[in-house]
Amino acid sequence: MSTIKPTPAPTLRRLPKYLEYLHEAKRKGIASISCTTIANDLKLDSVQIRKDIGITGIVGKPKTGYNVDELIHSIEKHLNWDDMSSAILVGAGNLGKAFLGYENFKKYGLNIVVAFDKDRNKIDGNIFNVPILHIDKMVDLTYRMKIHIGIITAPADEAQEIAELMILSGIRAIWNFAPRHLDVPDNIYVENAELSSDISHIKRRLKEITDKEKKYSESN
Amino acid sequence: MSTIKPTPAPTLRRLPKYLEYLHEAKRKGIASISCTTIANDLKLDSVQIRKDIGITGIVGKPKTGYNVDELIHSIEKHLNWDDMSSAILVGAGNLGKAFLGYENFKKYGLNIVVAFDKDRNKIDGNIFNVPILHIDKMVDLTYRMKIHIGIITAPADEAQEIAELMILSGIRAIWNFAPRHLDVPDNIYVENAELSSDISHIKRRLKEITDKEKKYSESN
DNA sequence: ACATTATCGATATAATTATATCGATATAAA
DNA sequence: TTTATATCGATATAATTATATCGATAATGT
Ligand SMILES: NC(=O)c1ccc[n+]([C@@H]2O[C@H](COP(=O)([O-])OP(=O)(O)OC[C@H]3O[C@@H](n4cnc5c(N)ncnc54)[C@H](O)[C@@H]3O)[C@@H](O)[C@H]2O)c1
Ligand SMILES: NC(=O)c1ccc[n+]([C@@H]2O[C@H](COP(=O)([O-])OP(=O)(O)OC[C@H]3O[C@@H](n4cnc5c(N)ncnc54)[C@H](O)[C@@H]3O)[C@@H](O)[C@H]2O)c1
Repeated sequence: MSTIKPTPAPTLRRLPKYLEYLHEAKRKGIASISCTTIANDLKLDSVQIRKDIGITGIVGKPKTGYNVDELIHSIEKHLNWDDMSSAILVGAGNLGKAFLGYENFKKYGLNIVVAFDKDRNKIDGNIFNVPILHIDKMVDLTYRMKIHIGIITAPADEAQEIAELMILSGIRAIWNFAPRHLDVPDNIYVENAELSSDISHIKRRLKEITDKEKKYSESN
Repeated sequence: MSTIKPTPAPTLRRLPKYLEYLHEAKRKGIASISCTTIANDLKLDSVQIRKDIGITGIVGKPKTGYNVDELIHSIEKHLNWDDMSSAILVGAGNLGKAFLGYENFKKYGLNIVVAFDKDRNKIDGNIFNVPILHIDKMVDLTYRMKIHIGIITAPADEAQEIAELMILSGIRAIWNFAPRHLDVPDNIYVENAELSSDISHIKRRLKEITDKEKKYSESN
């Protein structure tokens, strides 16, 4: 009956940031918290935080704010982090291996249960307790395990082919770390992890700072 | 004289995507390209691409589009990728090591010249030709090398302290992979690499798909 | 040479997102 | 008990970002 509320993308990007802060607050023994406080600490706007938080369905109390536990629960539920999803990873190289050992993914409701590679030297071993199997086994095994999330940490030139195999495997959402556009049907969701976008921001901001300083020193 | 044009953040995020596509096109021998073509291939809006591209200063020709080489150059120049920046990395663990071996960073104008760690077993070795030194040497060395970009790939609990040391080192921009908010002065730019935000999107979208299917199968 | 067409740059409109304001209310202080 | 205050949720306004439209122009075909 209920229509699926389309959470704005910017909100979806900010919510994990609040969560991280709230877990930290909880660890410090803080029981309830207001948007004003969060905003001060994270240097954000309190109205925006209130709105973001409101989207998750929780209601706060005037003067007090929100109960930290309830707030954490409300956000995690909204992000679906309370419901663990299995995922496969393809490409157990430098980046892939780092991911296999990253315990935090489980906190975000993501559990990498098996990895695949084409390098025979890497397969049949375990990295951080995650088995590494040959890529040939992916389609059948993933399909039978009903896994819907695939992570690509293989070279860019292999990414499209791997994506297509993933789709055959029943994967519905692909988290792509290879710097290559994936051409997939409309019903497959691709999240591109573009580290290069971060670098754009960093370098541009740094240029602004440098230019400003140059201008300033010239005017002296 | 010229005011620093403030490129919209969404544009800054999209430009690297175009670049990646354009390099691929160039490799295929394509000499000139139109926004319509790019839009079709990347499944984006051509007007948006034209606007993004226009911000970098290039002018195209009606009916033809843009020269691929010139377009690549215009975007890379705008992103400051043609001008290599040195960076330091702190925390040569799983993720940090992967980064040290990642050749693409250089294409984005980012060169990690030295890494620091506090684990004596890791220091004084080289990983992918990048020297690993003890964290105690960071402030002095970084300051003397005039490096302005710092990457944090150390545990979250250490992140704030490392950030403060980085600021002492003359670092102006911090790329933070630790899931922790950094409290820094206004003149320091922090780019938080929130992998958890990507997961939010993936899990939410997957939930939408699943819910829709459930609804559909119930109505049958 | 002239018409046709694809695409450009610019401008106008629409949609989304962020911020400011305001009445209501729970807590704390007078 | 009454008053002051911080914060909430809702609503209104402003800013940013995305999309649609249009005249101008370079290439192509008649
Ligand atoms: N290393 C980084 O820091 C980093 C950062 C951002 C993005 N990336 C991207 O992530 C990807 C992996 O980077 P990396 O540094 O880990 O590279 P890597 O070479 O260390 O690892 C790639 C792995 O993929 C495997 N592989 C290759 N083709 C395959 C196939 N068809 N099927 C299955 N496995 C296959 C290889 O055997 C190897 O183990 C690349 O696309 C890279 O651009 C890497
Ligand atoms: N591994 C991943 O896939 C991944 C993904 C996203 C974010 N992260 C984040 O990146 C950070 C590193 O993750 P990891 O998996 O590589 O952890 P890790 O434990 O493998 O590496 C951390 C490294 O930091 C070093 N270190 C600790 N304290 C230090 C200090 N004060 N100064 C200098 N070095 C110090 C350690 O000696 C270790 O080598 C963590 O904050 C993690 O949450 C990791």
